[in-house]
Formats: sequence, C-alpha cells, structure tokens
Amino acid sequence: MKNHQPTIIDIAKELGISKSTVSRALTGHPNISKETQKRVLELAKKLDYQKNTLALSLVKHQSFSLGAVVPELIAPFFSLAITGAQEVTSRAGYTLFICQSNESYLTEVANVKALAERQIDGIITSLSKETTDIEHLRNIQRKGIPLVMFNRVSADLEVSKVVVNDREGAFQAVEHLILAGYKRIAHLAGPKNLLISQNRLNGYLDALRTYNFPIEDELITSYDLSKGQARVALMRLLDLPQVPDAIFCINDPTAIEVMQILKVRGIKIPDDIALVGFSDDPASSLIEPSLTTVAQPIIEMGQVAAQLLLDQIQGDAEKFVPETKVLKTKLIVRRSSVKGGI
Amino acid sequence: MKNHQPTIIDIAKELGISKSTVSRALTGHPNISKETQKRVLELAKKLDYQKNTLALSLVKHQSFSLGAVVPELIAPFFSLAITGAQEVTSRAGYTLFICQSNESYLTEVANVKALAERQIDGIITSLSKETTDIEHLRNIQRKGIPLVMFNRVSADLEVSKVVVNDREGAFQAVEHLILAGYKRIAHLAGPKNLLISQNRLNGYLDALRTYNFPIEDELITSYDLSKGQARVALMRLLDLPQVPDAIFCINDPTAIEVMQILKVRGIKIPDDIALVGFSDDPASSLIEPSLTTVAQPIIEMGQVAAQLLLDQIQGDAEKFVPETKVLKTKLIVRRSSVKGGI
DNA sequence: TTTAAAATTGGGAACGTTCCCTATAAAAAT
DNA sequence: ATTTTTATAGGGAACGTTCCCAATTTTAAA
Repeated sequence: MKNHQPTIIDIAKELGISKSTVSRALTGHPNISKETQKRVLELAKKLDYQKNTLALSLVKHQSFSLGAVVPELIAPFFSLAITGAQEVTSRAGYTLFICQSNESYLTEVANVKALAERQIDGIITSLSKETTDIEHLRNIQRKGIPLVMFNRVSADLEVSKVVVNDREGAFQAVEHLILAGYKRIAHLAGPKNLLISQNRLNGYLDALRTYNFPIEDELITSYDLSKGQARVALMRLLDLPQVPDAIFCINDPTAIEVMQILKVRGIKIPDDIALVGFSDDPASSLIEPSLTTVAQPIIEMGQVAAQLLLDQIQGDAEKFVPETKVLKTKLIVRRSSVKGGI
Repeated sequence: MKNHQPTIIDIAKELGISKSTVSRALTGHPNISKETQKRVLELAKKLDYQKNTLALSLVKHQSFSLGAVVPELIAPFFSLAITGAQEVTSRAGYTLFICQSNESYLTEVANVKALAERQIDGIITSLSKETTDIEHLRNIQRKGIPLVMFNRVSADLEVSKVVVNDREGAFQAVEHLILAGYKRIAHLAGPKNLLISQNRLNGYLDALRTYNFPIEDELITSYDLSKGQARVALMRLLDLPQVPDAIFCINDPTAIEVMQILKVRGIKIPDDIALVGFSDDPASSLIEPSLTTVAQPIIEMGQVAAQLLLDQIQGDAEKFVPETKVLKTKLIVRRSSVKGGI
C-alpha cells in the first residue's frame, strides 16, 4: 500500500540524527564515528535503503551514466562493439545505456535527446544510415557533453573518433581479387552519405588504378543497406551485358545476402562470381562457401571508443583535443574468392 | 568556459517573469496567456533550452525510462526481442535503456541495481545463465517497480512473463526426428537451472515416451551455453559406444557450433547425424546444410513483454495480477534433418 | 459603478542528495 | 584549570523542476 522508498531522511529520523550524518555514513566520509556509521549502515540494510542517483546527479551535475546510440543491435558488428565499450565503461564505474536508432535519423535524434535530457555524462555513437544532418550532435557538443564516434563517423564534427583503415582494407580486398585472377570486379557500395562507404569505394578505386584496371561506372552500384534491398543493386550488376566475375561488397551482411541470391540462381561461387565482404561477422565463416572478408578489430573499436570518452570526461575540458584512432583491418581469405579451393 | 545549461530560471529572469510561468509555458499548461507563452518558447529556442528530466523525475517519482536487462546482444534472439520491446515502449513515450548482463550473475545484479537507483519505471528481463538466486529481482518487486520476464523466466517469481510453449516445441522437434526415421536421438541440453532448459528437456522426453522410445541418460547431456563449450558436451555423445544418429540442441547457436565440429570431423549431416535447433536464428537458414529448428515469434515476445510492462505501470497497482503469455512456436524443417534432401 | 467570475501570474514547498559552514563535544596541549 | 586542537554532529543551501495556493489583473455580470 504505502510504496515509499526509504530515504536518507527516514534513516536520520529513526536514528535521531541529522541527514548530513547519515549521508556521511553512507558515502564513507571520514568525519564520522565508527559507532554511528555502523548504526546507520545497519538500519540502511534493514530498511533496504537504496540511494536515489537522480538526486545525486542533480546536485553534482554528473549522472555516472553514459549513452551509446547505434544503428541496430542485430548487426553483430554493433553488438560486439558495444560489448567492448561496456567492458571499459563498467570497469570505470559508469553504467552504459544502449539505444538503437534502428537506422532511422529521427529515432537517432530522439535517442540523443533523451540521453541528454537525462544528463548523461557522455555519448558514444555510430550514425544511422539516414543521417546527413548532424545538428543534433553539434548540439550535444555545444552543451559540453563529451561525444565519441566510431565506425560511421562524420567528417564535419570535431570529436574523437575510432575507425579502421577502411580505404586500405578495401584496397587489399580488391587487390586480392585482382591477384586471384578476377578481371571484372564490381563494387556493391553503401549509402553515399556515409564516410565509410566513400572510403571503401576509394579503396576499391585505388586498387583498380594501381593494377591498371579500367574503372567502369556500371560496375559500381550502391544501395541503402536496407534488409533485402541488396537484391535490387545486385540485379543491376547481373543484368549488365558483361556480368562481373567478382563483387566486393560494402559489408558482410550484404555479401551474405548476395551469396544467397546467387546460389538460388545457380551461379557458382567463386567460379562464376567471387565474393568479398567487410567486417568478418560470425556468420561469414559459417556459410558455404565461407566468405572472404576484411576483418576489423570490432571489440577493440568499442573499447577504444569508450576509453576516449572516459579520458575526455575525466580530463581537463580546457585542454582537450579530439583524437582519431585508426585501427588496422586484416584480410581474411576464405573460399568465396579462391577458385581452386583453399 | 562557462558551461551552464540554461534552466527555467534563466528564462524567467531574462523575461522578468516567474519560473512557474515559464514552466507553464513549456509544459503547455492552460493557465497562461498565448502572448507570454510565445515569448517563453522563443527565448527557450534561442537559448537552446533543454529540460532536465532528472529534476522532473525527482519530484514526480517517475523517470519515463524503462530498463531491459538481457544476457547478451550478440545473440540474435535477444537483440530481436529488444527491438520488439523498444518499438512498443518508444511509441508510449518511454525511453528503453538496454543493459547486458554478459551472462554473468553479478553483472545482472549490478545492472538491475543501477537501473533501480536511477528510478527506472519498470524492467524487462531475461535471466543470465548463471542466475539461480533471484533476490535482486524480488527486491525490485518489493520496491514496487514493475517487472516483466521473458524467455528465461523464473518459476519462483510472481511477475508477468512471456514465454513460448517450449515443451511442446521441443516435442514437435523430436517427434519430427522420430518420424524421419532417426532411432537414437540425443539431447544437448542447456544449464539445468534455466526453466527453458527443463521445459525443452521435458518436451524431448515426452516425445520419446509417446513413441515408445527408450530413455537413455547417456543420450542427454547438458552444458552451460558458453561459447565453444558445446564441443565438450558433443564429445561425450560422440564417444558413446553407440553414437546417436540425431541431436536435438537446446538452441540454434549450439546446433550451429555442433554442425561446424561434425563437418570438420567428416560426419555427414543429416545422413550420419541429424541436427535440430531452437529459435530460428538468422544464421540457421544460411548455413549448409540449413538447420531444422523450432521458430519462436521473437519480436512479438519483446512486444508483448513491453506491453505487459506498460499495462502494469499505467494500471492500478492494487488490482494488478501477474499474467503469463505463452506464444506459439513453429517447427521449421530444413535440410539438417531430412535424409533424402528437401 | 460595484461585484463576481475568470484569466493570468507569482511565491514557495517539495523531491533526495551532498557539501559547506557552524556548533558542540571530546581530547590534547599549555 | 584553561586554552587549543581534533573529532563528530547538525543546519541549511543548492540542484531544476512541478504544482498548489494565493495574489493580481482582466473580463463579465449585476
């Protein structure tokens, strides 16, 4: 019936002491006798007292909570990165609250707002595929809330970032295809507004140029990363007068979707068409044929992003300078791109 | 330098009116003239005022935030369920904060505590594999914080729950194996403390009994769901004098892990050993051979759990009675359990 | 007009903490 | 014994809101 959570004042009244003293006992402040502290602690335990972090945060202007806003958790990339981030933040005594934008710009904005309204101490984020306007993040920055971006970062924001050498990784992937003897290498790219799409596309172009391959616009096609939409882009490639003999896909989910469609159509991988992805999602080694991919140190990305955030939070805001960490990718050659087998 | 977030008081001072009036303008309270409201709204916009939800929550004893505590987001089951839950909660104006227990009991307890300290309005949870002591959840309940469990629920807690008919689903899976002609059907079970492990095991036993198959203890082996540990349990089965010709696995990740090992060892699926999983994870239809599995309405589970939570929050606490929703599973037969091919 | 009603505003308590400052009590130094 | 130091405790402001109640102004009714 009465659903009153015991407060510090309840304890004070019951013990006939002041709330200041109770506070000291509970926080372990030195100015208190062992005796009183013991009494307070015992009663607190008995009443199942639980501190109200809201009140604390209000006065301290600190909530000891961090927010992570990511496109979607079903993508192994993001859930692994989050896991890495959580590891670091929880070790530092912060609680990490995770929000999904569901690849929606509006949801992303709403998430960021909800976190800010709750006086979060910092945010880690990776942009939704729809996001081009980054005013909501500028806002956060303007308010002095530390912000770190990873993976899908914005070039227009002066914040700490964690990325991989996408361009170089893409270069190696395409170089591998060239060296494996493929002649007509297509690129199934991601949304043009995402920096990683651009970088990976550039890596693809670099490789073609380096090996004196012609660059053909018709071999480059992009899509918006929506589940099921890779099919449309793929069809554009398959309907070409001269069908490609290899496809470098923007990421693993895309490559896997492509592979499913090719298999249904009786197109042999890697004999008719080779496939390379990006990320090394867990499923990539499970499927048949296993997928050649550019592995990223995903968990480490999350860890590094979290560490940068903590450093910024705990450091001197005056002398803070944003930092971009570029982690290394690693090409993992599997069966989807090696004709003789592996 | 001065990093002061504008408050309602700043606006009041600048406009020469009282904070009450500003509050009314901002919240859309009727007792205010259109004129003043307009002035307040304009200044608020200009100052980029953002409300401090913490202060509101403190006085209202409501935070408009919900918490979800799940074992791990990398498992498609949980990220999908969360997605369903988020859909419902955000539509109702709540922000859902997601926490991972990482399958650790202590982390689960810490997560629940962190959420409660932040005066969360309700919690959705699925137990970690280690959890046997549910005192932390009883605590939540005792404090009057609405709690809904899904998937991995506890029998000892009188809260609303969302589950599937695990026992029946398991029965159908094993029945399918029996009808497909398999004679020595093993069960690779989950941790014994989890109710779903028990239910699925019972479904397995039900099927054997129904079809007058002998129940052999050596064909039932369990493991703790740790990544990579299915191998150990599988070896116990493979080392039997009479190796099983079919394995019903506690879930899809387990079945997939088993499949990888069997493939490496040159054991043919489904000819030498058939495999059935539980959940219909996305990877299950991708792998070779595709995995027969018991599909659950995962997203719906999340939605229903969220709805139950909202109902409880918004309803009358006096007349609340916990409710258990049992959703239906559906057997999906794929190649891993059909000898002739499909 | 005068009064009553309605609309609009302001004042201040409350939410649960921490922390600064002061007050008291006990211990140590003179 | 007296003063000084130290240990411990209490009082009250502050954090940013909302909301109740009273005060004021405006409008409507008498």
